Parts: sequence; structure tokens; C-alpha cells
Amino acid sequence: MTLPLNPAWRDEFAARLLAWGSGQRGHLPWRAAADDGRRDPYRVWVAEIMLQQTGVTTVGPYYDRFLARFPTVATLAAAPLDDVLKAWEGLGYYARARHLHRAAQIVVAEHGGRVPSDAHALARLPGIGRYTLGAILSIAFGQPAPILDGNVRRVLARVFAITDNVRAPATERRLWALSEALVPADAPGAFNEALMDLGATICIAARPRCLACPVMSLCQGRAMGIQDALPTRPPRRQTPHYDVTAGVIWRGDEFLVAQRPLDKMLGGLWEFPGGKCDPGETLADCLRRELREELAIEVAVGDAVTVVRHAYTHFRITLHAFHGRIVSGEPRAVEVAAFAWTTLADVDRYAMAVTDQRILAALRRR
DNA sequence: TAGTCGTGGGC
DNA sequence: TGCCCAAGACT
Repeated sequence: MTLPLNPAWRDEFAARLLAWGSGQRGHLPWRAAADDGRRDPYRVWVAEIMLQQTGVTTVGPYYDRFLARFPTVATLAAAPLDDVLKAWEGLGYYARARHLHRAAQIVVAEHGGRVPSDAHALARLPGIGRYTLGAILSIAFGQPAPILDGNVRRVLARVFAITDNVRAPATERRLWALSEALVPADAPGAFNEALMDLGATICIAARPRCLACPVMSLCQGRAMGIQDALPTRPPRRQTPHYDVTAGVIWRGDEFLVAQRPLDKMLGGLWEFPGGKCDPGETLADCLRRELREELAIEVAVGDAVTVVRHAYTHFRITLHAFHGRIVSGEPRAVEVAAFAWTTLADVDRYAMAVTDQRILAALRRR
């Protein structure tokens, strides 16, 4: 692919962006340099995984806690997955935590516990795709590798006035090629971070702050007055809604929690057992059926605990939680990874998703 | 390759 | 409120 990027323009773009970027966001915890002025590749790696599809303000406290709990690749690799998921609890996209954990074990086994600086070795690690590869190579190792994330995609679509659907494969290839052509050999990490910072603070999705932009005069989208309409995305299809039940199944002061299968949504997290209702099914019938299927127990459904509404990426749920008790059978892990009896005082040891945290909060209010 | 995978904030 | 969006990867 030929690029309409002449060297003088490219150098001007990089110079302005770097000059702007040097004053930006030095306070972010994952940007702290060690005594030798370099960035710990492990810390860069963890930050980049956490930042996938997740905002800077959300990641901040998680990052600090995670690094305090798992300060090195070796400590992460040696930890039980349950501990890693507990540290990730509430952050979402839990496959990231499972992959990061597995990747840390690979780094220990195959690379002596040191994050490899080789692109091929890095790219083989679970959870490291093309973006994260470029981010680690450029930010942690100073290699001129390109990145393309939501910020860069938006900035480049505007700077080059790309009106095609940015998610189309051909457009993606063009954007990657532009990112690769732009990244300067002498400061790839600072440049890539500045590009993302620009997208996060100036070239934002709604009503970009062009007057504060260091590359405004280089921006074709701005010159054409179409910056607000870019990038072009395909329409999102509407998300279905489901009614879901969950049971707080009591045995004295204890209640049941079940661990979700590792290969499914929220895999490895613990929950109040239950599941999606069939069309026309009553909530009580739904809960009894789900507990029969998942744990091989017959339960009596009692009072409601709370109702939780929640929107996932591809569907919405109304979660109806009920008190209950076993009327026959002993729990067996049939369609769940595991189960346990716990108490309100002890349940915090288990990593649970936000909806189940809401149920817990309702239980504690009573 | 198109669908799947969380959650919180902004508007 | 409901939708959009976010430092994507995996299958």
C-alpha cells in the first residue's frame, strides 16, 4: 500500500504531538519510571491489559492494588487463579485476567520470568493481540511498533478524513499502515502514548476540542468541517433483554455460591446460582429448574431479595433474586465449576460480578 | 469473520 | 432513561 505521507509532514506531525504530549498525564501510575528512568515491562504489560476497553479512571485503583498484590511476573504466576480473579473483580472482561495469569506462567517457564522483548515471543502470549504487542514493544522496549486502539482509530480517521467504516477490514489495514508510517524511531513510546492521550482528552468522540489540538492545522477532517461525523461506524444492532433468577439458598447462617464455568461469560467468578428464564416460565419455576440443572437440588422459593437491572455489552437483564432452601437432594457441581457454602462474613473471599455484589448489598441491608 | 466478552461514565 | 463509548482479544 502506498502512503500519502511525505516525510516533512510526518516529522511535523510527530514533533507537534511529542511537544504536546510531554506535558500530559505524567501522573498516571503506570507511567512511573524506575530509578534508572526506564519502565518495568511487567507493569506496562499489566496496565495495557487492564486498559483494554476500560477507562483510565476505572483502571487506576485496580492497577495499584494489583501491583501491590502481584509485584512481579513470578508472584502472579505462582498465585491461584482465584486470587487473580478476586483482584480483577468488578473490572470486567475476565478473560483478560485468566489470560494474563496463564501468560505469566509461560513467561516464567519459557523466559526465566522476564517479559520478552521479542515481538514473536510476546505475540504468542495469551491476551496480547496486535494493539497490546505494539504498546509493549514501543512503551516498554523503545521499539518503533505501531498501535491502533479506539483513540488512534478516531484521531487518524479525522486527521486523514477517512469516511469509510473504520471497522471494515480494508479501513483497518489502512489505519494500521498509517500508524506504522507515523511512529517515529527515536521516540515510539512517547509518540504512541501522546497519540492515545490526544484521543482521550482532545480528539474525543463527541464534540472534539479542536481549538486545543496541537495538530489542528494538519487535520484534514477539521479543514473539511467533518470532524464531528468521524469516525464512521456500522450501526449497532439492538440488544435483547432477559429475565434472570438467582437463589440465596440458606442452610442456617450459610448460603450457596457457585462458580461459573471457566470457558463461559464471567468464567471463574462466583455467583448466586440461577439462570435465564424460558419464555412464559414463571420466575419461581425458572429458579427451581436452574438449580435442578446446575446443582441437582430441589428448592423451595421464598421471598424476593431484590431486583437488579444490568446492561452487558450484548444484552440486558433483569435479575430477580429470591431466598430459598433445599427441600431435597445434596448439591453436586453438575453445570457449574464448583460450589461452596459460605456466610455474609466470609463471602468476600469469592470473586463475584457486579450483579451478585448488588444482591449481597441487599442482603446486608436487611 | 462476525459474535462474544463487563462495567462505569457521559450525555 | 437509554444509548454511546472505552488503551481489544479470542474464536
